[in-house]
Amino acid sequence: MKPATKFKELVAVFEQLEATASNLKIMDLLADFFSHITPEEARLTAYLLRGKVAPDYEGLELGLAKKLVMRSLAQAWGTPLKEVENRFQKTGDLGDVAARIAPQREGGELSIQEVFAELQTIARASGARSQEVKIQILAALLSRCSPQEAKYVTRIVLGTLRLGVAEMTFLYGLSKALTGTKEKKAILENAFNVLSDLGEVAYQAVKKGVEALQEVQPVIGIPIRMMLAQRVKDLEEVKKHLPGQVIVEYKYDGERIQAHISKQGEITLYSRRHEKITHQFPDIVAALGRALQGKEAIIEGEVVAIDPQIGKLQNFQILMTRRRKHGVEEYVRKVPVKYFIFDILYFEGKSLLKTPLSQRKEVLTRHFPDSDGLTLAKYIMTGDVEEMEGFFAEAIEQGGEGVVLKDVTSIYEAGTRGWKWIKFKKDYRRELADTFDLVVVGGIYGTGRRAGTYGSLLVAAFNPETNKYYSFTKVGAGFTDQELARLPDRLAKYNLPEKYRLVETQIEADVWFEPALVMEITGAELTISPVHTVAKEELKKGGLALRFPRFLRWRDDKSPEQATTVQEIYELYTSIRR
DNA sequence: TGTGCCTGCCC
DNA sequence: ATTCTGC
DNA sequence: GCAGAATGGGCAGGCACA
Repeated sequence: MKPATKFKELVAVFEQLEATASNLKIMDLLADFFSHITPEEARLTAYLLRGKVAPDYEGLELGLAKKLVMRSLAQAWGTPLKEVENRFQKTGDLGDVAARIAPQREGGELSIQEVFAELQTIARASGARSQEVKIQILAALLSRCSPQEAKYVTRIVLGTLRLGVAEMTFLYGLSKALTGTKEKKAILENAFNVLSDLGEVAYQAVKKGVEALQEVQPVIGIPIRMMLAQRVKDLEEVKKHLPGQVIVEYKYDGERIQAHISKQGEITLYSRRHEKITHQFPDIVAALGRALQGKEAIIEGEVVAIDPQIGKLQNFQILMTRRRKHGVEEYVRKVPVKYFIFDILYFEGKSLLKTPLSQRKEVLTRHFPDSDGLTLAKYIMTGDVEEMEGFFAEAIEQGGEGVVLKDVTSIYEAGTRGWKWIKFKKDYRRELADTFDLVVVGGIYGTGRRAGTYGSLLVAAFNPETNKYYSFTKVGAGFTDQELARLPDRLAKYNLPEKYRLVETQIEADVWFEPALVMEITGAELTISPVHTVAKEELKKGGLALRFPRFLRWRDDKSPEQATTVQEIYELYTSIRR
C-alpha cells in the first residue's frame, strides 16, 4: 500500500510545469508524477486539472468563482476584501494573490484526496446560506496551505491552472508514464472520446494499463465527445482539404444535442459539453420515442426554435429561453423546436463511429423519416464550388448560420476539430461580413496572460442627434499580443476619472476613456441586449449588441463623430430582421 | 415577495 | 463562440 | 496544425438581502 500522495507533491510538479514551455518537457514532468501515484489519485488529479470534481455529465458544480473566491481569500487570512480586489486588479491572477497574502508556513499536511474531498463538499453544498458555507470551507482549506499550495488550490477552483496542460497534454503524459512513449496517447484519447471522463480514463489506465483501454466501445447513456469542425475563410479553400465529393449541410443556429435511446426506450439528451438536458426538451424526447420504437441508438443533431405560425427557423436567442428547469411545459408551447438530425453514432447494438459518413447518412434516411419535431438536416452532395455557393446562399436565406462541409468517406472523429468537417459562415468572409467603426469608451483589466493590460475594450456607436455614445459591445478577440501590450499607452491620454457624461451604457468598465479612438470591428449578427444601449429607445425591449465581436484594425483616420452611427446599426437591424 | 448579484453554460 | 501563439 | 489560453453576448437558476 503506497502512502497517500501529498498535495504538496502535486504542487511541486505544477511549479515546474509553470516554468517550462517545451511540450516534451511538460510530458516528462507529468509522466514522472503519474508513475508513482495510485489509480484513484490519477483520477482525482485529472478532475483537479480541469477544475472539476466529477465528469461533466454528472452535473456537479463548485458554484464558486471569482467573486466568492475573493471573499474566501479575504476570510482565510483576515485580509480586507478591498485589498484582495486591488491585488487581483494588479496581478490578474487570484492564485498569485493567494500566494502573496498567505503567511509563510510549511504546508504538506494535505493529501490530494483531502483537497479533493473538500472541493467535493463545496460542490455539494446547496440551499440557504450555502454560499457562506462554500466560502468557509474554501477559506479553511486555504488556511491550512503553504503559499504555494494556496496558489494552486485557488487556481484549481477557478479552473484556470494556466500551466499549458489540459486534457490532451495530460493524456500524453499518462501515455509516457505507463508505456514509456507518448505514442500510446491515441489509445487513451480514443477511450476519453468514448467515455467523456478524463478521471475514469486515468484511473483505468493506471490500474489496468493502456492496452486494456484499446477496445472501449460506446455505451448508451454515456455521452461521446462530439466531433467539431474546422473553419475556412472561403468556399474555394474547402477544395484544399476536401478535394472530392463533399456533403454540404445547413449549419443551424441552435444547440447541439446528442440523443441516447436505449432498447427499453429510455432517452437521455446531452449538450455539447455533456450536460444532461433531457428535461428541457420533453417534445424532442417524445418525438424520438415515436420514431425509434424500441431500437437503440445514439444520434446527433441541432435543436432550433421554430416560428409557430410560419414554421421558419428562429434565432439562437429565442431558443435560449428553453434552457430552463421551471415552466418547461409552458415553453414547449411558447417556443416550439425542431431537432435537425445530422449523424448517427450507434445503432442496434453496433458502433458506427468507424463507419463512413455516407453510410451513416444512409442509415439515417432509412430509419428516420421526417416526423413532428424531427427532421434530417438538409444537405446536398457535390464537388462543385459553384454549387456549394448556391447552397450556402440558400442556407443563409432560410435562416441558417452557414454550411458545414463534410468528407463523405470520413469516420466520426469524436472530440476532434479536424479537417474532415469544415464550417463556413457569412462573417468569415471579409466581403460578406458587417463591420463597424466604433469608439473606445472603456477598458476592462486583463487577467492571466493579459495581466497588466486590458482584456477587452468597451466600444460605442455615435448618435449625432443626441451627440451621445451608446455602448454596443466589448471586444477582446482579434488583438495580437503586441497590440495588447500597446493598449495602455495608446489609451492613457484619454483616461477619465469616471464615465464620460455623454456615454450611455450599463456596463461597468475598470477604466473610462474620453471618446477619441476609433476601431473597426466585425461580428456575426446583432442581438437584443439587456446591457448595451444602441437603439434602445427605438426598440423598447433592449439595446442592440454584437454577437462574436472581434477587433480588425484601428481607424486612426476617423474621428469619433465619424464612427458608425446608432441609426446605421438600427437600419441594419430592421433590414435583416427575419 | 421582489430584485440583483453571481455562476455556469449555451453559442 | 473567435482569435492568437509557442511548440 | 495542435493545444492551450485569452476573450465576447446572453440566458436561467440559485442565493442573499431588502
